[in-house]
Amino acid sequence: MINSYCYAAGMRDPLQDLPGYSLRRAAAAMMAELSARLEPLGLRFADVSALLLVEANPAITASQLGRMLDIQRANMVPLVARLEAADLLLRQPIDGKSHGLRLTEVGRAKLNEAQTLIDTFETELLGRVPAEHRPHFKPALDALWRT
Amino acid sequence: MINSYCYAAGMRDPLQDLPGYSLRRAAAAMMAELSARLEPLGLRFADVSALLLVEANPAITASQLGRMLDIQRANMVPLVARLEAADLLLRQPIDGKSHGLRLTEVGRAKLNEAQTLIDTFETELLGRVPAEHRPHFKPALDALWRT
DNA sequence: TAGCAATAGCTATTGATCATAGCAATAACG
DNA sequence: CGTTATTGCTATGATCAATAGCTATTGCTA
Repeated sequence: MINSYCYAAGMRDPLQDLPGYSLRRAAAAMMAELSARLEPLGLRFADVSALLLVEANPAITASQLGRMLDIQRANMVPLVARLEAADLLLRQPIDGKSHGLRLTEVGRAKLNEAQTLIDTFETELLGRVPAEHRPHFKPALDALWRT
Repeated sequence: MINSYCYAAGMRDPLQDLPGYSLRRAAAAMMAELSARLEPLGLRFADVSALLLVEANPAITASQLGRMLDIQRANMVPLVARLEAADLLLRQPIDGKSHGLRLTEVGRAKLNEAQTLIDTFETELLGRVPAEHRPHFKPALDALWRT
């Protein structure tokens, strides 16, 4: 997973003591692996997050989606456009300025594929955490960003 | 820290159950706050990591640094150049193709500032983790990326 | 020791991600 | 009714990371 060359070469690593650095590297490693697994499906991480939320909240708007995912409205535009272009979701006008998002049949099928992939991924991820730490993993992380 | 608008509005959030998503969001929140705190010093996260490693390993080369930080050689060039331009470190030729990095006096002083800042930051970060989860935080993370 | 592979440092380029500012149309509210 | 907020969007720039390729030098080894 990581290049241990330098650690074996007698290098001193003051970063080892910083929980923040561990957090960053762990997240980066996780994202790299998940991205690699999602690539054959033609999906990115943000895509799957969006599809999951749309499935769970039919007729959600892009703005609401952006707030839940912490993505700026401006950056939601290309995301939704890409998913719409891939025929994974469609936009229905709600009123003069809002559009409700729904999964297409293709989107539902693709999301199913992604979901089984994610399930195994999350299981393996947790499996890598030593058993004594495992129950504390998500609660500790959630305390750092959930209100 | 996070926009709880949607959660209060009766939205369903299937992402809540995914440890990987918690990991990503926690890391992003941490990075955002640390970056904001480092900005007055004119330093970025990668800068401080590099300076810390150079201080701990005088005459380390850019390549070795890159391996420890998991940064490509090509991307080390602008990093080291920026730190050198800011007079925070200097490069001494080791042989015909390698350069050893050392902190300048300015760099040492700047790193001292950064270090106290980081210390308080890391303390506060851990402090936000509930006490019963705290001892498990870093060990769990390290299991995900350290060899 | 001559030759070949590996390494260091670098350039150039690309793509992904994210933040900002601003705009037009619409909705919501006092 | 009129002000304010919201939605969706364009355009733009910064940061970060990945790739390919280049030159010079070092180190290994046959």
